[in-house]
Amino acid sequence: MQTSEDLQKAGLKITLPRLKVLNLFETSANHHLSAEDVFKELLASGEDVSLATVYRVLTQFELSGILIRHNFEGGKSVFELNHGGHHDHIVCLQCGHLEEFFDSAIEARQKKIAAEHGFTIHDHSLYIYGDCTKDKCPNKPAV
Amino acid sequence: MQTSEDLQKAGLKITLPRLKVLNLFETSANHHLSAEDVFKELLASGEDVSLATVYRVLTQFELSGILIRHNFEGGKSVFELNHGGHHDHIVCLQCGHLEEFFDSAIEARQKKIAAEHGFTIHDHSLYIYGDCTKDKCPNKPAV
DNA sequence: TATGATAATGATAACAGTTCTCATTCTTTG
DNA sequence: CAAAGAATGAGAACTGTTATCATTATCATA
Repeated sequence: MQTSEDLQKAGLKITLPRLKVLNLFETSANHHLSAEDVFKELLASGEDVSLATVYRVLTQFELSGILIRHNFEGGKSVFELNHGGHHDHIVCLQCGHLEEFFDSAIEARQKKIAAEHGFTIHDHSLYIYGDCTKDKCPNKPAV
Repeated sequence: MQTSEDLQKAGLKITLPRLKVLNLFETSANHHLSAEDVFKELLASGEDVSLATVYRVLTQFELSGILIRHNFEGGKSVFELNHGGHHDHIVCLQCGHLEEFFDSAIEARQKKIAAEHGFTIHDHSLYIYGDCTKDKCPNKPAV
């Protein structure tokens, strides 16, 4: 967990707020955090960082590839660490429970479709929405 | 195009604003419209409907299945007529050009994945983002 | 290690998209 | 055609996010 190296590689100066945010993503139980989540968790653990800085840092981290931004339904952006391995998400509409998956067949079809339409593929987002089985549905607050 | 029947089936009263919005979606060259698009196009064609009503009507139409709401990147919701046939979207990040596609292989894989994760699939959203080839890239305002 | 150029921060205002409030007006049913 | 209830318009309010700007911190260089 060489957090400060990550920052330097990204051309970002090493500052307390950035380290705090990065550390939060690396240690938090929830891997998917909104700006507000980050802000509140930092407040809760005694750190105090301005909300404006949280937004700035999240955007910078996204641009430098440290984080990935997701636009789930509901308007707000959600971020997660970019571990390099691309994956998509399946979300429970009842409890917000979220699982990740990767399917090479889908990935391949997407490339093919893009080509057929004369597009150079850049990125994609795939979210499956559903209901997870009752026993694994812990009724957590929705994402 | 029995618009008023659509409204009645949805349990909505037949009012001018609703008919105007529905008619706009059925006649507009652009099939994907944001609330602001709808508002502006109505103003431009002399109709005047309140922006609040546009939002209300769009939400009602979504709930009653007349329209489908999309959450593209960029924060704003975009709506299109629900013709029953599900499809996904491929969007040009340069010009906002948008094409629709349907791929049964992808659909099938999604069902399989949902089942593997113990989810009852409800819905999904797949957007492919890329650059369309120059000649078909008309540099329209981004979606 | 002190310095200064430059970048980052905090507080708050501003902004965009959307929803809410409430008094007025329209639909519809009888 | 009247009454009950729903829909509307205008604007306030709200949420998530970005911009502004004065202050403070970082870091390359001396």
